[in-house]
Amino acid sequence: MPLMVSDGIDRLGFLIHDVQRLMRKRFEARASGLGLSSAQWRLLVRVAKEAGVAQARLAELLEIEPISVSRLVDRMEEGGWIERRQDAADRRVRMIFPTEKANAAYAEVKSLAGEVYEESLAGVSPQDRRVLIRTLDTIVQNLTDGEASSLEKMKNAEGRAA
Amino acid sequence: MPLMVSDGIDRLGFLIHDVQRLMRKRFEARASGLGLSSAQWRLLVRVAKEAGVAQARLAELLEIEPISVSRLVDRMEEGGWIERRQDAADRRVRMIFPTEKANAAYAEVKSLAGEVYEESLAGVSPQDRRVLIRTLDTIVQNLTDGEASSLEKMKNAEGRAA
DNA sequence: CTTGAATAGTAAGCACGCTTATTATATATG
DNA sequence: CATATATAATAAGCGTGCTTACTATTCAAG
Repeated sequence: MPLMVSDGIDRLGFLIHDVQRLMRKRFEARASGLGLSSAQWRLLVRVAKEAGVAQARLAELLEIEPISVSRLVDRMEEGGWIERRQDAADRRVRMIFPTEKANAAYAEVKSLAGEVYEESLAGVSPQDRRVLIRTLDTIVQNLTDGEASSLEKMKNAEGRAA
Repeated sequence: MPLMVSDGIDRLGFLIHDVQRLMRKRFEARASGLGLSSAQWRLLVRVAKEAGVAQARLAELLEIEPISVSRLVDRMEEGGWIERRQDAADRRVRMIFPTEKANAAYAEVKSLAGEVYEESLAGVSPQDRRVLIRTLDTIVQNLTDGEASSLEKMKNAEGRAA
């Protein structure tokens, strides 16, 4: 096994890091006219699909900490992309709604993302694209199991018990 | 072609983002005992391979801005990982050298990274691993061409002219 | 030599992630 | 009911990236 030297796996971390950085950079260059960063765009996608979602739920969906959501929402509210509303049933909760401006930008931003994906994958065969997506899904699963997910699992188990 | 809906390519950005975040997180959890972040580890790899490299060159290699290198080097110097030395020939330049502490940590950190890669790729066949690496390389090339690289290319062309 | 452009590094201030701690509100238990 | 625990959101402060603007130094042109 000292022979399997140049399979390139030892560069996986650098490669993923580079790809993520370059894709984010290109997307932000395209979307900068709209005034949306990629973090804001990710949040917007969730809010567009589930208007009125609570911040705590957004933190789960985006897999970032609640405090990160809080400040992201601050800036997006200032930018006029979303608005916070009180939940009458639970006064701890802030429900997040997209504004008209956000709804108008949604379709355009989705097509911008599609452009970036196609530029990224130029020259990659359909088979290799499938392998890429499947393998990335596997990696996410491998790295999610037994980490932050253990809490969720316990909660789910509780909720289903008895 | 309105049929090719669920090839998953529309999730590419989210997937890459998630994989990068999860890998970085896991690596930092492992390496936190050493007091090295992943950004610091990336810089350290370069410095270990090329002791005495200038900050400007590090910025090129890491593909981040010189100012980011400057502050990263600040913290790493405080942490005792590297030291700055004046270049006698060009007093603008700060040459970066790894400390003994850094050299001692290098091998260990490399094996930590290898562990994270193997955990990430559990259950992925050797063929799929090759496709993954090859495709990620292609994406980097696709996104690098005609972007930040144009400056480098012009410089190289000049250097080789006449 | 002097002037002007280019280069190396840094400062200030912002975005977005984090950890840790605090406040307000809900809920469960004695 | 009262008290303890849990949850939603936020505050403060840090790391790492960025842009823009600055200083110090080198190099090229006159």
